[in-house]
Amino acid sequence: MIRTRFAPSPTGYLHVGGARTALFNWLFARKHMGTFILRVEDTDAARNTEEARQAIFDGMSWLGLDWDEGPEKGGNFGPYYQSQRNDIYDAYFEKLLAADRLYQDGDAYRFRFDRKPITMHDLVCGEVTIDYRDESNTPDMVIRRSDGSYVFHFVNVVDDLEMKMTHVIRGEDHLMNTPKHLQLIEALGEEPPQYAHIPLILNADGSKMSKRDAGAAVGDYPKQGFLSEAVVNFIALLGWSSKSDDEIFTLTELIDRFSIEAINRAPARFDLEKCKWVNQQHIAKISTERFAELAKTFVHAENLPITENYPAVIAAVKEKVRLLSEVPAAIDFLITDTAPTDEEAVAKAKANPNAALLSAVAEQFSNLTDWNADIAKNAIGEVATANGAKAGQLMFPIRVALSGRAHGPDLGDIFAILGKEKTIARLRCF
RNA sequence: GACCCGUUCGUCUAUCGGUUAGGACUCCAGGUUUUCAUCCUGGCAAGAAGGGUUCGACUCCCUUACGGGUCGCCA
Repeated sequence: MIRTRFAPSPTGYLHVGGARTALFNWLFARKHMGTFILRVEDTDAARNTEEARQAIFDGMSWLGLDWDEGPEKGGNFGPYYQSQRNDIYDAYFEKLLAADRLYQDGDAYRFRFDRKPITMHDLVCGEVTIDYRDESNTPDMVIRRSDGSYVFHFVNVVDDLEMKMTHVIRGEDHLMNTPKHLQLIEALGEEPPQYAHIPLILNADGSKMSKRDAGAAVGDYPKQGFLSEAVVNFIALLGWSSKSDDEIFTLTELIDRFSIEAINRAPARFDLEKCKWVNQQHIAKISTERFAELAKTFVHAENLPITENYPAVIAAVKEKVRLLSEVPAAIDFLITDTAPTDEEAVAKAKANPNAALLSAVAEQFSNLTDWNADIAKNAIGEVATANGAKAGQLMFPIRVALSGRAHGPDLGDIFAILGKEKTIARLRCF
């Protein structure tokens, strides 16, 4: 039975690196019908905050990464907050003490390493050996501080043992910690889990991605108009490949295709442009109803009303946007008469020789008894032929007259949504 | 500095000794759409460098360069 975990410390928001670590652990557990555990490593009382804890939970939940054991869920190996597990740590501390592997350094306790080469068999990096005979490079580590609290290495190892972890998938920044953990486990007479160290995520320029860098905070993605499945899809592609030409996957498809063997060894750079493209692909896949619902937040944020024809309006732009946040600017001219216009497009349209025919088009429209996209388009064709022009040439000025933009929904959709009266009014106004 | 890991188009990647080194994002050029977007077609673009091993190396080994990580009583 596979058991994996995500063990964040609540000292900041959930960042993409952590999210991907969580994702890989989650995918691996789900793939093998295993158990995914969330453990909160809150041993640093000074830096922990409730906001950070909540941000991590929110991020996990937004991404769709549910846990089988952990806070709010329970389980047979709790508590799942390290701050509540001190009795367990004390017991393990006594074991090390009894095994004569600890010695005092002031009021703190250090763990005496076995001075020999330690070889780990990493699922991603392969065989890696660190020579612990070189004491200058591997000084004995403190596992209990002078204030009596335990350090990360110790509690992390104890919990992985106690919680019966079978696989530990974590960032490569932990690779050098692993032999330390292996030594601890050996001293406790236990069997280690299997380790997989995944490469870190870098900024677009190759520098280390840290807090404050663009795209670092998972919590920013929903605000920017990303779909959670797109973000999950994109970060999965950072350092992992399906080994096929397919790139767009739902969470379920990712579970199906995931494997640790397919994880890369080299760090990946974060390309926001491609992330937006992935988002667009996912927007195209979801239902218009869900798109409409998700876009509402952004429409409200721009103080635009949700009109009666909102479903039709939203359907007209679903495949025109890459981000949900682009929706308001894409639909404003359809639901208000005071939408901002693109001066450059207006100037270009007015300079268009066919702009003079717009009043004739308006005239033609006003004579129509029925009104729909096809009828309006036919009317444009009639005006065009009567004036020796092509219908296609009239489309651009009409588009700008109606929307104030060079780009937008299908003209037929615009006619239908605006209705006959508004269409004519805007043409004449132009 | 020491110790680890890594290095294929600008970016994400495929390739597990024999390929015209493939796909995707971006960009460019066409086409479809009587318009916009989508979409389709085509194009630009890569094995860090130098040594080996081999009939043959992007693939294996070594060296160098570069990048990243780690060297806490942080996690």
